[in-house]
Amino acid sequence: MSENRPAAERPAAEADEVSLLLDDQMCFALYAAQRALTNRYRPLLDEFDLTYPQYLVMLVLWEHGALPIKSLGKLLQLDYGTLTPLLKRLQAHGLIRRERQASDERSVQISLTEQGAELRKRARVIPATIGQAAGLTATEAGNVKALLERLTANVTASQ
Amino acid sequence: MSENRPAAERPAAEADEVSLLLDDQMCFALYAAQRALTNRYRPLLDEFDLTYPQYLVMLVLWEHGALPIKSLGKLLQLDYGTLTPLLKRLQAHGLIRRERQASDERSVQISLTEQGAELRKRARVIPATIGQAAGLTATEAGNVKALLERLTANVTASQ
DNA sequence: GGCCATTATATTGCGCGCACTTAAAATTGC
DNA sequence: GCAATTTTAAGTGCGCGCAATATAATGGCC
Repeated sequence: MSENRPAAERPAAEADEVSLLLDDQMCFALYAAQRALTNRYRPLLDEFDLTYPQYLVMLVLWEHGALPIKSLGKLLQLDYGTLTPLLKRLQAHGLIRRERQASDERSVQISLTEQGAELRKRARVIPATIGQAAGLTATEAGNVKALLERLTANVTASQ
Repeated sequence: MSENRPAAERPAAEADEVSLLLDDQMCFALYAAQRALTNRYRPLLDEFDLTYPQYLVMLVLWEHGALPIKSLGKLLQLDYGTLTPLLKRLQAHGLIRRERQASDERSVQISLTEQGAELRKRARVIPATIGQAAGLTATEAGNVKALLERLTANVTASQ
């Protein structure tokens, strides 16, 4: 297959065509990195009985306090199909409360329990541990973050 | 909360502690970008009745030809729990064959059907379309790819 | 040649993530 | 003030991903 040769050797007709090779694809690097990183979080989060998406919800609640599900979804870019059962599990673990708003009976307010708020102190170690494991300089991590955010904005807009 | 102020204003005790703020986390940018990109692939792959992980399997088969499941797993960094049912679905769609190796009855060889091989021609458009939507320069995409691969290697090694 | 560790795959269970549908409350239009 | 529309959430179904377990074939090893 011509794709197994370096670009310089390929026929001109294929020169401007993007490769179908796995190793040429930034998308696969992204896909693999996301799973590898989530796997790295797992042993850390196991100590709190949290999954990575659940940890993200806790981050938002620690930062913003009580929020309706809708707002959680906007911040995390997740829909109700994901959040509704996830939040019920967090509630079952005693970390959050779910309460209908009196002002708008459609809305469900999510707030931290004492126990959920407590967890924050112990969780402070996690970002540093992950930062260590990632092995990127602050500049590199910042660059990746900025480029990924542009990527997300671009592909979301072109839908 | 002190985390809502810029780093310069924070007390010294917190200065070298990594933030728990969602927006400060490269990990969330990675998590969000991966999902956004997969969502961008979806309408393209729907035309081939493929999911993104199934598309990755097809990429590998187009590139390498027939392979045992084990090798597919190594290349894609996926385990049997993911691959076994995924490959059965690809087989049900008539894109691949699954055959026990005579030389080693434990091994299952995965090969492309005529129809699976045919698909490659039509799939050639996909990388270019995604590249357009991503809106990064080739240099930027290359940098992200390289940094993500380092990240993956680092977090995998530190397990 | 039979025992034992290893290897390749399958199965089960669970938690996302997303599409699609349903339902109830709130808002808007007239 | 009531019908039509919009908003917020829940329910269902399906395909990953991964942990844990099971099973069968292989390869030493004595």
